[in-house]
Amino acid sequence: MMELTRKGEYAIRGIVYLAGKPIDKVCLLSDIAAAVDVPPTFLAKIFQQFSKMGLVKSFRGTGGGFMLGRAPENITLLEVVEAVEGPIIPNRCVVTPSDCGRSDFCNVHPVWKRVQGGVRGVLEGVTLKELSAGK
Amino acid sequence: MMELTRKGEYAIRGIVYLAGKPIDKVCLLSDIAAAVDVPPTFLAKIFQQFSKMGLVKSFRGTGGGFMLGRAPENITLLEVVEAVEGPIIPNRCVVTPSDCGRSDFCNVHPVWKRVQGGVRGVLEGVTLKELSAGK
DNA sequence: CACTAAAAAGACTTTTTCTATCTTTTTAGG
DNA sequence: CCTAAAAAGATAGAAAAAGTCTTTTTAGTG
Ligand code: SF4
Ligand code: SF4
Repeated sequence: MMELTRKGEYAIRGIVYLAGKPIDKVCLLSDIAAAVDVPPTFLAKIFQQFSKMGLVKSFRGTGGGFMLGRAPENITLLEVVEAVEGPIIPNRCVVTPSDCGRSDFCNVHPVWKRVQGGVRGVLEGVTLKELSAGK
Repeated sequence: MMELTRKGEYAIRGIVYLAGKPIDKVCLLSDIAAAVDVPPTFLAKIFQQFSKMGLVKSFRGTGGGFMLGRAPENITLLEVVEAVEGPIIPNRCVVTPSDCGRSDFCNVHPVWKRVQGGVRGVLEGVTLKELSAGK
């Protein structure tokens, strides 16, 4: 249960790598993929998502590539994970209680809310800056 | 990410139902399934797992059925979830760091440990007794 | 003992999600 | 115009989830 997918893992590796570079350095996707050991075509898809959400900036054509969209201390792990995995939802009823007719009287329901809050709290407390810091 | 499967959801519903009955009451699987709105054949598989782990006791043949294996105040939600979903593992490296050659110097790795601890903590703090309590 | 009720066990199917690749298009620099 | 690089979209294979069906074992009952 609760397992991060490969996509999520790859996404983190890729963007943490970027965060470890000078903020304005433009990196080739192929270089990033090689450095973090991820299939380049897969990482391309991931970075496209990042780009749409502004987490990274992309440049096409010759001399193109990717750089971080904001300062690494202003990007949390939560944002990165949710960008590619979607929101943190331990159980469907957390987002749509109406799905389950029991949510009104269900004592389990609030537990999932707490789990959600806990996980989000942990991930929100970590920035790319910290993650990329050497050692 | 982190979504409980149907199996997990069904498992909780089923065992919480049992927890709401007198401890020594034997319930038919078909009755439980109807009461908690779960496909009976699917719930059967789930309860077989519970039975192997001692979370419920089963009785075959005429007059058979299921009852709770222990007092509901001694069964935590964590046990129930892990019984059917397996251990809470936010990322594979939490259980086998060797899978990923980066675990030694990776700053993300410890975050997943914290997530794991947080989720386990929440689920461990909830017992079937509380979950089955009316209101 | 024969009959019936009920769970256990195992095989199997269908659907969905994940993982990954390939091709074509757009953009930009030289 | 040519080349480099990302964007977009289609597709395919593998794995996991969700659910069903059949057969077997166990146990009570007349
Ligand atoms: S039964 Fe409770 S925990 Fe399960 S889906 Fe419904 S509201 Fe959520
Ligand atoms: S890179 Fe870090 S977080 Fe990702 S699998 Fe390896 S050790 Fe775990």
